[in-house]
Amino acid sequence: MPVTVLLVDDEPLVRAGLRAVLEAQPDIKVVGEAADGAAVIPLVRRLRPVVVAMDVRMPLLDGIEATRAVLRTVDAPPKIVVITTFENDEYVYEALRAGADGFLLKRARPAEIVHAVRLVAEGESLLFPASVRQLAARYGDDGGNRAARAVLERARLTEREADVLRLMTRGLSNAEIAARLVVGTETVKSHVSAVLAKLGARDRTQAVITAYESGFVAPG
Amino acid sequence: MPVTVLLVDDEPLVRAGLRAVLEAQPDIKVVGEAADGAAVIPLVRRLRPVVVAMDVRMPLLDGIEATRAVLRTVDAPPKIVVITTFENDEYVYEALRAGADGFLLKRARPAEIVHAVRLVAEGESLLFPASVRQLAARYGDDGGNRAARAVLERARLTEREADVLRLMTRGLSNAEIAARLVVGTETVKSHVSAVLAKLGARDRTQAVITAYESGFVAPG
DNA sequence: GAGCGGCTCCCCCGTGCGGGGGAGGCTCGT
DNA sequence: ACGAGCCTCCCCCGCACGGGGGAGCCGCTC
Repeated sequence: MPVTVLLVDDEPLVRAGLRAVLEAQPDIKVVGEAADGAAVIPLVRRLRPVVVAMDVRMPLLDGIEATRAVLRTVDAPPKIVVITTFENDEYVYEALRAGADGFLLKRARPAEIVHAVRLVAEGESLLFPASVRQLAARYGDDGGNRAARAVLERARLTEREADVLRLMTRGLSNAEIAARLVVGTETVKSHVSAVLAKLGARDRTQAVITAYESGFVAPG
Repeated sequence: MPVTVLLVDDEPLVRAGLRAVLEAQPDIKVVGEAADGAAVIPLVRRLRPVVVAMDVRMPLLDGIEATRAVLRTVDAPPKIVVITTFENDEYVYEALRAGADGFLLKRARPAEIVHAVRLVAEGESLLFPASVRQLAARYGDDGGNRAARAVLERARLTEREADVLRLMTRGLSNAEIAARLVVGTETVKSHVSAVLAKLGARDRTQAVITAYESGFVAPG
């Protein structure tokens, strides 16, 4: 009785790689592929995979939203392993909060990928160790919990804070942002501080980085 | 007489993907894999592949340097296809200048990847069209050449400056960068100033934005 | 060997930034 | 009518940042 897996990634190359790695195992069977999050739900309904291996960054519907959607609309939902290229705490906790069972880096070794799929199939959760280490390093000594809280409060940017962050990502200074929004610089400073706190960023540079890494803004 | 290919990428997953895609062709044979640029030269000497599919970003020796090294030290060198994740990568032109014969995006469809390998094997060059279009759109109307020049002249960052910029894009302060590079903070400040001047950035935040927008670094 | 570019380090100096407080007005929902 | 949340503005304060200089060392080229 094989572990059936649905692959969701917008890059055919990555899908091919996952397929090659997983199909090499006698107890794992790739039963389908999807190129974006929007296609996941009907495929899950039809194929009923045990595990869904899902990329974070995808067109139409990203991995986080797709995870939420699957868990909300499908009964007896599959286990979900979220896969991404870069270690990024925002993704990790967004994904786990959305209900994902595991988190994997694309640079993981094939054996680790296989191991992750088997583990979540058995009902275990899994965090690829490197991610946890990074989180702990970034937020101090008591690791996960505090980091989780910091990140969890992040998603709640107010409209004004989002405006400010958006202008920050365009390289504007506080004074310039103030002029653009027609408010005082002190107001901008308040918003900036709030943004930094919510993003767990130390300064505006880190905030901008998080904005790019989280997809709040996109290059190009 | 099959086209023999050496795969060079630090992610086993991508290697597996390329292998799956290419081995599906009767006339293409993957004869070896390497996980970093440093391992390429001995492998090329031993395996004598017709084509090397090489990632840009790799530990130890990146794809550009590895390309240069292969072309400089191996006689009757293989054709080299450089592969990267993101379009609009300033490395594209570095790669072609280094002597690469083709440029490919990881998100390319399998058929395109196969086509690229066959093409360079026959001595043709290839630029994946989407990249040229994006570059042209950004830098003006007359297409590739001017865009290439713009990119190359835009930021002739020295190696050290590139190191510093890379760490800036990870949110590090000058002191942290200094510690990481094992130099004084004054040195870092010098490099940072040089980077800001070359990028036309007012502060580190703008530099990081430029780094993202130009593809110097890419979000996950 | 003179020159040049890159890496390293040093000085001074102004200021934008971010933390820590607080406070008033506004629109909500209950 | 009341509190909650948001937006707005204010204070003080320390510090990292970035500009403008300069300087010595190395390896390269001419």
